[in-house]
Amino acid sequence: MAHESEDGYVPSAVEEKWQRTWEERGTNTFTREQLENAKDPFYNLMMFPYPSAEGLHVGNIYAFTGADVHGRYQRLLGKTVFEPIGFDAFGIHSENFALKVGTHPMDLIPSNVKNFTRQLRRIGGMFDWDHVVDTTDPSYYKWTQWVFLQLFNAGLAERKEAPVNWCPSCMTVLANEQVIGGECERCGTAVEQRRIAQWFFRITDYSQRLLDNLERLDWSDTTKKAQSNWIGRSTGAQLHFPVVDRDGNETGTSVEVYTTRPDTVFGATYMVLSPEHPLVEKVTDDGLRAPVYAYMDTAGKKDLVARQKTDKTKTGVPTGGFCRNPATGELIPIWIADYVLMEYGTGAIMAVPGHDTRDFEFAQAFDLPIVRVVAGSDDDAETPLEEAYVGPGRLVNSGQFDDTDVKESVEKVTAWIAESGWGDAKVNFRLHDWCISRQRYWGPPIPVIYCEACGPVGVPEDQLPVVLPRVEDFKPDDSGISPLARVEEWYKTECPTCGAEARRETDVSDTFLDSGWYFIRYPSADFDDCPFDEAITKKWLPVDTYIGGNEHAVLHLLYSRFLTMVLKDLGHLDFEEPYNVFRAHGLIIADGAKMSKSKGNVIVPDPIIEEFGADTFRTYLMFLGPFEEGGDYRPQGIQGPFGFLHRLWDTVVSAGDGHADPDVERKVHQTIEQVTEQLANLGYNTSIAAMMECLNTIRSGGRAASRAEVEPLVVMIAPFAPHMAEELWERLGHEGSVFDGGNWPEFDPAKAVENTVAIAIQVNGKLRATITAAADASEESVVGEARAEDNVVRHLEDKTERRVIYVPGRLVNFVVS
RNA sequence: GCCGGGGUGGCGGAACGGUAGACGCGGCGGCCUCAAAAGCCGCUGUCCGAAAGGGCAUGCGGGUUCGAUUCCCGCCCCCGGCACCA
Repeated sequence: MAHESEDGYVPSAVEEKWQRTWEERGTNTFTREQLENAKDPFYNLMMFPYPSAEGLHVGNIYAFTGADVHGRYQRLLGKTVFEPIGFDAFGIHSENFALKVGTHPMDLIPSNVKNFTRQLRRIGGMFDWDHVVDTTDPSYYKWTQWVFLQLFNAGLAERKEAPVNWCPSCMTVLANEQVIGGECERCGTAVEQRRIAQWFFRITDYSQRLLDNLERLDWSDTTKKAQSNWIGRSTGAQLHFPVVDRDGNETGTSVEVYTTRPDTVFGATYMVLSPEHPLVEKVTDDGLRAPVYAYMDTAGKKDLVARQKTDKTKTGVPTGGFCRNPATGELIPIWIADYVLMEYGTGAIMAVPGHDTRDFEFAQAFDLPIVRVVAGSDDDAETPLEEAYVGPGRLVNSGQFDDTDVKESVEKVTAWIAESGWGDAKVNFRLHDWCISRQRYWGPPIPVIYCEACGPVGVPEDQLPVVLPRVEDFKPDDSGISPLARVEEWYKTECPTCGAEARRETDVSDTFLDSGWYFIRYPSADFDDCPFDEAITKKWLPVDTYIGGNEHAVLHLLYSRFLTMVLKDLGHLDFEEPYNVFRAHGLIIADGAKMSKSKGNVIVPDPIIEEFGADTFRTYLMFLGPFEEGGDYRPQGIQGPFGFLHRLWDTVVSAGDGHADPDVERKVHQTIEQVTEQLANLGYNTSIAAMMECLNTIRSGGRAASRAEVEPLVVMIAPFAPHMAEELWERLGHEGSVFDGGNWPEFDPAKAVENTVAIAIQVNGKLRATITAAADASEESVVGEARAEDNVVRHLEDKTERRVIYVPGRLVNFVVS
């Protein structure tokens, strides 16, 4: 049931007409020449969707609409706006769904893409359908493989054995991002750890640069913060503690540790190695091998996840070995414990139980000595510690550093350590190298060939793409090996270097590699002889505004920054930051929770669009809350924007000639000022409110409007209700699209000034009256008038006036006592 | 525990340190109608008061200020992310 009013506004007809017209006229699409010669180019990017079988839900539409409004606004300002869209269609998600329904992904994806395309057209997005990118198309992933080869040839891709997340129920490897709180995102089974040889990108080589550049990016603060936390820079020192034998003689080996508190080194009373640490074997006393190996064995079976699940209860065993604390000269025992992670720092720590909560717990559990080396203001050096003390204070029991303030001590102690030659200052990052291998089927094959003689060889560029073969049995199994390894005729090949019999890499790459560079491909999507054209890339990149979900703050956004830096360093690009501006949109909340399939609160947009039209739906979504914060989706709420658009239509189609009324014109110009400013900052809800207010003024008292009054409103509503705006623009007698020619109304400050203003009159800050005064009235006359108000007189009686505060055009405040 | 973001009417939300609650939803009353829907008009934070007017109100407690939703200090609660990172 569609709402059609008698005023002639039939949303479905108007929308159908303009979607057809845009397509026929090529309003939103560009030819290669147009892209090359565009004036004032503006690249408006949004995160391309994964084309699920369910289609886009209201949350997705919300994100795309908000980004589309921004693009349309920029275009109305006169810019040439390129707004591409594509499909991120590879990955475990699609593959799992394909397995579930028993349809091959190669058959499934095209029909999903078709459905997404229909929805995205229906909602009225300003997409350039001539530059669509589909990551599963060999003409795209040919260049994804090319990107891999750039890193491979530059030594930034390396193959090494590493632990991966293994879901024993799904029998597959999972990406870190598919592990939620230690469990498989899909089935909730606890994830195990396995060691498999993987390809890694050396993103850690770029840690400092990725961090430093953040400062000059115009991104949402939350996103920048999340990213810098993820990179996790910390400063401290790396020290080596010599390993000693039974008699206290140095053995020539030492344990390297990283600490952020080198100043507490005098309090290091034992050492802890991660169970995986290479030195464990060496330092373990013969008599203790059995328990040590047993512990390594249990710890090895637990992954990071299971280790966390132990409620942080500390476990560990002594190795029987000892180090000398180079600061105190004392012998301290070496333990192994799984609270020390091989992945961070050196995989070993000096334990300072007095001043580290974890070490304190461990020392208590195993009765290890706890020494105080920092004293707070109320403590003395001998006060026994009941918990780790991490506050401010001065060093104690620390030799020549006694009484040094902790704040200064880090630097001083580090300098002393460096002089003494057993360590130095060191910066550490928590960022790890990016594992891009997936032992799955549905992804681009990693373009590497293994040859007995030549080792891993990159597939030569002229042999790309390495096409993913159609395999009917693509189910993963417990072997930890990709299903492609079952396809002998595919993986058997010749070494490109020596021609000997060789074997293809059978893993595919992470979907984040697909999405790591798609924005570079878009403008060059129609080039098949290169990943991106030099001139067009120079013209259009980097991206002007990127709008998307904050869930990608540390994944996609970090990876694509890294790849852009690499491509720049290799001479392929002349910029190193891909997105000048990034804004994270908020989330749509339904029934008190984020809209998601698992919560069962997903709202399907199609019937709503059917009933109210895309324009009303778009306007409602943008009105329900601040775009960057999201808001509650309430079905009733759509009535407001629905009525507003209908009234706007009525007003415009029945508007007469004639001049604008000065009072109305003032309101219109105030609205232009407000909306222009707010739209630039994605203030969509308040912009719409301002336009509603303006229309209320135009219509007040049932007066007839003139075209001069309503025309600015037609243009300003266009980003939200593009179809209706086009139709009204045409009916107002204009040729062509409202979006062409920079039709944004110009704000005239002279027309917006009020000649009278309401002045609040306060006594001691409390409102006692309101008066109307001429805008140019003098302070004297305003204060005089204020003083004459009955209610003010009453409150001034029997009081002594101390001061009068006068804020021109706003208020008068009498301060009395 | 750490890092973000928030607590404002019945609800979603507005407010350069300056009349708190714009705009909208819902509710109430009215017009139109045989009736309903749609549309239109008015009212709508709360308490006292016939009214004029006054008191109380932006999570809680302090502070700065002529004036605080806004700035500062100390708490409480909610949402999101990270989490044995040495």
